[in-house]
Amino acid sequence: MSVTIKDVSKHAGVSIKTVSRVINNEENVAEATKSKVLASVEKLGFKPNKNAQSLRSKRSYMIALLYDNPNKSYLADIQNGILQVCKKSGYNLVLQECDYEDKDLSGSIIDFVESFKIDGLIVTPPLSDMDDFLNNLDLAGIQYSIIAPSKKKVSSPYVSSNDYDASYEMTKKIISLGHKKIGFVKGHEIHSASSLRFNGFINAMDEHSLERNFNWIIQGDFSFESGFHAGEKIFSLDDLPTAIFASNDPMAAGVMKSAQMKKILIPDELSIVGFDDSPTAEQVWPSLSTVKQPVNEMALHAAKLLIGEFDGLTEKTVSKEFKSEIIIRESLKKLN
Amino acid sequence: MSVTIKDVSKHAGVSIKTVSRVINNEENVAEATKSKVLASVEKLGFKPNKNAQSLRSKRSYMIALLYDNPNKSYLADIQNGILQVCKKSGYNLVLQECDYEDKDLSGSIIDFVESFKIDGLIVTPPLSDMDDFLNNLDLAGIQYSIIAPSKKKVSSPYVSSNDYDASYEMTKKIISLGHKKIGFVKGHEIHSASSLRFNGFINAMDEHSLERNFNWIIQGDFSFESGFHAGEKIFSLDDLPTAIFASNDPMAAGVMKSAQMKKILIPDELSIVGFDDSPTAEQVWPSLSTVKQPVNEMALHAAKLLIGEFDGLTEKTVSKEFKSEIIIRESLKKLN
DNA sequence: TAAAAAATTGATATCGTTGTCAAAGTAAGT
DNA sequence: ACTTACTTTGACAACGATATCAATTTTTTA
Repeated sequence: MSVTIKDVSKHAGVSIKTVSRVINNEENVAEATKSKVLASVEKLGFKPNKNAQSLRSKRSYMIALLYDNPNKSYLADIQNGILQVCKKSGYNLVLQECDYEDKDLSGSIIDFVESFKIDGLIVTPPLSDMDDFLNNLDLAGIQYSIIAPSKKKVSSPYVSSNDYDASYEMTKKIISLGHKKIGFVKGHEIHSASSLRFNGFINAMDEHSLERNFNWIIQGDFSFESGFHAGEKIFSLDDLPTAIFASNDPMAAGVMKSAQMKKILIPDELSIVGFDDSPTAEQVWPSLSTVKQPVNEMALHAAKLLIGEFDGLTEKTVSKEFKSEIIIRESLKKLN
Repeated sequence: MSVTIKDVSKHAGVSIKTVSRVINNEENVAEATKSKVLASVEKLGFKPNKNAQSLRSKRSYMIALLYDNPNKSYLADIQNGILQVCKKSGYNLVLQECDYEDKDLSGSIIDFVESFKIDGLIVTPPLSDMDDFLNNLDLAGIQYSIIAPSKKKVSSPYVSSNDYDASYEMTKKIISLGHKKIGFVKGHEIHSASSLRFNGFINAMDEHSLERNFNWIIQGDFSFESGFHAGEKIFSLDDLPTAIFASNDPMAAGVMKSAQMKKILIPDELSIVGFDDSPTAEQVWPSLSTVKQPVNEMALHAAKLLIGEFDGLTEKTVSKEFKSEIIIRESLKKLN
């Protein structure tokens, strides 16, 4: 049926091992032999059977992405970054949608990795903070790289963003525009980013000796609806903040909507700030000021780290913290 | 190292072939033997090596998703639908990001499929309309199912949505609310959905003998920016439409923004309608009326179709056209 | 120029399954 | 009881690559 290494070896008049050497770019093959073999490969249209390679060499040239219910555009960005590396290095990406509440998650992931000989994993939040889970992977000897863990593990490579710093900086930015009464909408508790972002906010406030008004600090869950409800709660008060910082963009959009429905002018009477720079951020009006994390590059780097671990990339790649960028759009304005 | 079928066969005191029969649920295995083998499998924690299985049986239990630069939330929905089926049927999903302008796209996809023995493909727009590409897949004997092709191919299973009908219905809905002066923003020409949506609009307009004003019909490319510019063009005219129908939500949001910047009140002075029900649609204010396609279910069905083709699902699944739903939100209002 | 070292090559085993086919065991038919 | 048919089982080849290790050729060294 299809062309095998045997056919090539016959055609080129060499042993199959020599063909194998050539297609794997091993050293110690005479130039003449090499080009003879390559000619046959070309001529016959030989494509190595990956399953046979995998069986023998115990690696699949496949890596898997583990995620649990992420924001859609976040997921797309992550995938995109990983795929850029995959394409260059000849790897393929398999998706594994996980449930972080599944008691036997690590078990099923380990089964999956072992039976397919998956070469490595890329782990995204909130999985990246589940120590038991990661420990089990370690025990099974599975390679992985982590995106955005809250604490930096030494054992496995990771990429992170400075959620705390970014939130701190953004808060200082808001304060620098004259705002003193600032509200905050927190994210889902399971995500470590939530507390980091909140702490950044709190510390910047404290540093400027600004009052923490707990009527203006609302627990959300990263959803638009939760932002909307947070807005409704806050705007029912007598004493209103002049700015609200939400832990992600959909929640900021929710706050914005509830403000607009109450005829509160944005940004004249109220500034609103989000986080993540999701597509929504620039599509709402007024457009949202927000914090942009280089998600694409982070994922790209995570993939490099992972593949470098077992594939020895040319340049040694190391764990890295990425800087976020503060994006000022229409929704944040100097206080009159 | 790890447990193989040989270990199980020894432990259970049967031949490896019998173990193979049991793990593949073949018939004609005595109940007693079966449970004996299963006990050993359990005891030893045997997991069949997928690569060996693939090598021998020439299938990988992997399917691939082909896409080119889709909307992020669309991609996430598609993946989600496919993964639901994969989980149930024990398949895995590999991503293949494609470039529809790549002259040798089909060549590299065929190489990929053959070397990994990928069992089948799910093809999304705009790839689903590239006849040459699909033909080449056919020639290579590759199984695939198509999402949203413009013309219905008979040879391969597909799922489609009624883009034309949905657009037609939505236009009639707008007209029924008293609007006579209606603008339209077209989508990227490479996507067959663009012309279908436009035709639906035009036919509904014609049917009600409403004027096609080509100043109000603008070519966009599905991006927010193109919607914004479309709005700017339209709003610079003396004679303004009372409603604008954009071929997707980001463009509708763009139109909305340019209207809001011109202090045009939505929906009082201008109604705006989008398409796709992307997350943005409900997060902008006023929230966008739009057309929701059951993308998730479509993808789910496409996966069922595909896997059913080679894996014989219990119930025969057939190509299907899905109905879209018209969602009325704040941005569309009866004309005073 | 012989011996030693290094580079090049190939025969064959091997990875862990499923496929083939024949043998053995059981049930059914006459 | 004796074919005939069907169920159940196993021995061994095969899938298509890489790994091992020894054989051969070439190059270097003395």
